[in-house]
Amino acid sequence: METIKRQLDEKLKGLKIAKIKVLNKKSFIGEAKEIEGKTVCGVGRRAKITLIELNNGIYLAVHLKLTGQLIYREKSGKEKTLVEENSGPFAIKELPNKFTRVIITFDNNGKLYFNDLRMFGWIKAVREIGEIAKEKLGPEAIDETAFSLDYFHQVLAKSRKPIKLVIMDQTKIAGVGNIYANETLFRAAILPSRPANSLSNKEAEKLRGAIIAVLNEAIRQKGTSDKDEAFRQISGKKGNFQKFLTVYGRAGQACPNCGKIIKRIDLGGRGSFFCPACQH
DNA sequence: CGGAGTGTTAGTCG
DNA sequence: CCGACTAACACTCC
Repeated sequence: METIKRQLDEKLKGLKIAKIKVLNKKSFIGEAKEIEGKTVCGVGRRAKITLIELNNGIYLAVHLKLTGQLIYREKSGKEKTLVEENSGPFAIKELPNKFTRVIITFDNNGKLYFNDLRMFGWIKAVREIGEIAKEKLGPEAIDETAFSLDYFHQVLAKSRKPIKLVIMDQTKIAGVGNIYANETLFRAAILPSRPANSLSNKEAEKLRGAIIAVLNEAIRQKGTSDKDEAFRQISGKKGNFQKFLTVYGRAGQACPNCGKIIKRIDLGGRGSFFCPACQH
């Protein structure tokens, strides 16, 4: 999301919204007239929510959930086809496509396409950030000051839940999803099933460092487009971090560190991957 | 064909 | 308050 936020900020800042076209009612919550004619001041992010800030105090808040995409085109999709090899339902071959739910047109004739296969995602027009997430969000994981080691110790001490669920809990730490949770735990050599309050101070410090490092590396690689490749940069191109994944989605394959077989278990209904030899 | 799995999170129930 | 489970939905893979 940070990748998308940065790219949108660069492209949309200063543009005026000419029109919003809602192809799937549930994908847009708000009034078109509140945003049409308004100018984008900038684009921000909170947890996994992108915030397009307008000059009337309204934010267009976007949550992509599992299969959402935000694709920006200055020219029509036909004129500017993506060169990159593309296949599957998330390939950007034409725009709009069958998964396009909302189209926002700007005064430069550029268009922002909100594609969302499963339709879990949404765009909400809100006055305050508090309206978007039901529960309070924790500090941003990549904000090293807010996500302090001291704060992390406090969070861990309060929970006996598997550590993986705790670092993915947006009300405790904002911005860590399933892929990155798996990767950070591997890097910190901690089993995903370990009760949060069983981590030593040393492990907590290592894990915090791994979270910050992995997220920053993923941002440098412009996101992770694994397997079905739902994640796309706003150009429609894939990210690159999937090339550096160590355990996520690799059940049955050799651990890159020791060669033992990567295992998969279910935690909180999410696939959890780990090396039974390297992680303790 | 059936069932599991899919970068998420809110709601319900005990 | 917690933890466990489910739903929202569409599609691919085995």
